[in-house]
Amino acid sequence: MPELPEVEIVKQSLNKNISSKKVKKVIVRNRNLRLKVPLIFEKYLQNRKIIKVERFSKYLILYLSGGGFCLIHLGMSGTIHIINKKKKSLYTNASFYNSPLLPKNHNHIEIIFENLKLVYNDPRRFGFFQIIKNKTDLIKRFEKFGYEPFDKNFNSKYVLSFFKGKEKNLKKFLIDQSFISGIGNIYASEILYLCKINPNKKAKLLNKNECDLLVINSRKVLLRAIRKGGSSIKDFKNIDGNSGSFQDNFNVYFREGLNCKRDKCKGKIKKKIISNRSTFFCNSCQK
DNA sequence: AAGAGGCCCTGATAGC
DNA sequence: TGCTATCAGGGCCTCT
Repeated sequence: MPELPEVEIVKQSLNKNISSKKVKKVIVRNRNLRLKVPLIFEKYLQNRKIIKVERFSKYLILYLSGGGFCLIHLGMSGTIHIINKKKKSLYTNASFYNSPLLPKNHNHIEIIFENLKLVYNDPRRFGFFQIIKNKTDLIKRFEKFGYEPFDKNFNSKYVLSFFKGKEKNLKKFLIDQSFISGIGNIYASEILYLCKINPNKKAKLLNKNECDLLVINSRKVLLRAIRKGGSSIKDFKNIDGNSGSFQDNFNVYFREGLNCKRDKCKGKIKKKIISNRSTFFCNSCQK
């Protein structure tokens, strides 16, 4: 599910809800996530304050009082629900579920605060929680990651040198977190459509102009998605109870067999499995 | 070193 | 209706 824009929306929601709040209690109902939830997890969080919530790539970073961090990755199906105890009414935020209520199953972790609690739900259990004890370890955790799209170091010079001699196709690099951080399967297709570049094109064949396009359009697509509140294939809700709507702006994703949206293009949107993931592109204008 | 492919899981949907 | 097969937005691991 969640790529950079969706995780950004979740981050904003969490900051509104839990920053500066103190953790009263933690309940882990199932430790078997993508990574085993460490045994120290509950005790480590208890009585610490959430100073703020940041995001790097598709990771949420909870800054804890005392200098530690809690990383959260939502995997494919992870959702975070905030439940307000005082009002006794459940409401969700940052959820990809189509119900405003908490799902019945797969509520693996609860972080309980004074008047509300955070519930982590994840049917496929590809998400995970990690404790990072200090800033040095945090930096180390992300040292193998590529720049984020908005980083000024992510520019055509970087892209061109990274692609030198690379035989792999472009699509694969866009979802490769060691090249660029935060792009996933949906936005990779959307970005390449805006660039008018075929996802199957070998990376080494890109010229400087095309590298520029890649940089500009990566930023453009992700920024638009954030502004629209993320994409919801299921009914994504943000903190205000609004659904994200970027899926209505998809140019290629989920549009197999439909006409290309470009004015003078007579092409059709094709779906093809590229590097084991479905990839959507126009068979005419993406060269 | 780089690239291809498999695997971790459950649930929704398509096809028979 | 009820079965089975396929696919899903991520990332890590192994093998060649």
